[in-house]
Amino acid sequence: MTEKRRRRLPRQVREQQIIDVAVQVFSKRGYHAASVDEIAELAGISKPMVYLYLESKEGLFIACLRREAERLMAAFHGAADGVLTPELRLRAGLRAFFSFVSEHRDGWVVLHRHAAGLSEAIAAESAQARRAVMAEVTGLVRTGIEENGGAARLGDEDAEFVAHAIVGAADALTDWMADHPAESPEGMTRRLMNMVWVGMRNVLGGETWTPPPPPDASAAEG
Amino acid sequence: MTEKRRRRLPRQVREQQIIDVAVQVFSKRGYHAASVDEIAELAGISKPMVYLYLESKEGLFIACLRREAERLMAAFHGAADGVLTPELRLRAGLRAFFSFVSEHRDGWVVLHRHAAGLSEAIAAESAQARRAVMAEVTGLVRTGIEENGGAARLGDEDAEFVAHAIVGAADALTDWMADHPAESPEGMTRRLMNMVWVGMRNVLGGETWTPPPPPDASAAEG
DNA sequence: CAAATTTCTTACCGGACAGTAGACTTACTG
DNA sequence: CAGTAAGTCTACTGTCCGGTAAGAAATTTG
Repeated sequence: MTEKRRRRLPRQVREQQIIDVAVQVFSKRGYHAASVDEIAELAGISKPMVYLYLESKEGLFIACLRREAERLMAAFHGAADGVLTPELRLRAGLRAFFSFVSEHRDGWVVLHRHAAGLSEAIAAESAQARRAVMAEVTGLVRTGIEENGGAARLGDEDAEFVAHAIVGAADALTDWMADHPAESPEGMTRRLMNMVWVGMRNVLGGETWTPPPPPDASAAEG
Repeated sequence: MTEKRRRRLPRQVREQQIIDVAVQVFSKRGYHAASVDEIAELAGISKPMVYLYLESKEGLFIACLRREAERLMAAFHGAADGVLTPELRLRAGLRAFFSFVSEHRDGWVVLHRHAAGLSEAIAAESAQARRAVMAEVTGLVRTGIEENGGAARLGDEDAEFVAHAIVGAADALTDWMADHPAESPEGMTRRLMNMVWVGMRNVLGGETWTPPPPPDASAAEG
C-alpha cells in the first residue's frame, strides 16, 4: 500500500538504480543467494525489467563489477595524479582506497570477495579488475624501491610480494575499520604506511630479519 | 559400470569421508552453488546418508568449518608451543599458517572466504574461528611490543591493527603462493617477517613515517 | 486525439535442489 | 541359520528461482 505510484523513468536512470540495488543485495547475500526478484522489488520495479535492461543475472552482476571497478580505479588514479614522489603516491593511493571502501563498502565486497568460483565471464571480469589494482600497487612499490636504490636487492618478485601483502592488509583492515568508526581513512593510511614503509626502507638499507640464535633452548640447560 | 560395489563402512569413517569431499566442493563452488547431491556422489554414497549423519546442508557446512578450524588452531598451537621469544613465536605461527594453507588450501578457503553472509549459525561458527585466530596473532604482536618496551607508544588498538594487517597480508599471500609453487612456507614467512617485523622494530624505536614536506609543490615555484 | 514508442506488469514455465519416506542389504550376534 | 541392528538405496515432494510470453499503461510525436 505504500504509494503504488511508480513513475516511469528513462532507461539510463532505471539501469543505474537497478545496479545500485544489485550491488547492495549481492554484497549482503552473495551471488547465488541473491534473487533477482528481491533486487527488482527493492529497485521498485518488476523482474522482467531487470532482464530487459541487463540481459541475465550474470549480466547484472558483471555490470555491478564493472561499475564498481571503474569507480575504484578512478579514485585511485585521481588521488595519485599530481603526486610526484613514490612514497607519497603510495600514500595517496592507500588513502583513496580506504576512502573508497568506507564510502562504497558494498561495492568493494562485491568486487573483491564474492566474485570467486562463479561463471567464466564473471571470473574473467573480476580477475581483470584485480589485476589492474595489483599492477597499480606493484608499480608504486617498484618505483619506490628503485628510487631508494634497492634494485639490486629486490626483484620483480619481491615487488609483487610486497604489493600483495599491502593490498591484503588493506583489505583486511577494511573490516577493522568497520568496527572502529572513529578511524578516518587518513588515520588508517598513516598507520599502514608506518607499518610497511618504515620496514621497507630499512630492509632496503640492509636491515633484514633473521631468526636470532636460540638463547637457551637447544642444548644448554637440560 | 565403474564397480558398483560399495563397501559398507562404519559411521565414523563415512562421516569423515563426507566432510573431506564437502570441504573440496564447498571450497570450489561456494555454499549455495554446492549441491548435496554432488557431495554425496563424490563421497561414493547417496544423499540420504549425508542427511542421516550430518542433519542438514547447514550442519554439513558447520562440520566442515569446525574441523578445519580445529586443524588450523592445532597447527598454530603446535608450532608455537615450545618457542620462547615473541618474535620467534610469531615466526612459527606464520610458518604454520602458510604450511596449513598450502596443504589444506580448500579448508582455508571454506573457512575464511565462503562463510560470510550465510545463516546465523554459520556466521557464528565462522566468526568464532576468526576471532580465535585474531586473538592468537594479536597476543603475539602485543607481547612482542611489550618486550620491546613499546607499551607506552602502542596500545591495544595498535596491536589489533597490526594483527589484522598481518593476517590479511598472509591471507592475500596465499594466492600469490599458489602462483609461485617454488615458494616454500619458510620462504614466505621469512619475506613477511622481513617486511613486518623490521618495520615494527623501528617504529617502536621511534622511527615513524610522516609525509615529507613537499619539495616544490605547494608555494615555491608558481 | 491517434499512432508509435517506451516503460512496465501479471502470470506463468521448467529445472534444480534441499530434504524425506520407506524399503532393501550387508554384517554382526546368538 | 534366524534375528537384529547398522548401513545404504531408489524414488519422491515441495519450493525456490532464473527466465519468458504477452500485453497494459504512460509518454512522446504527428
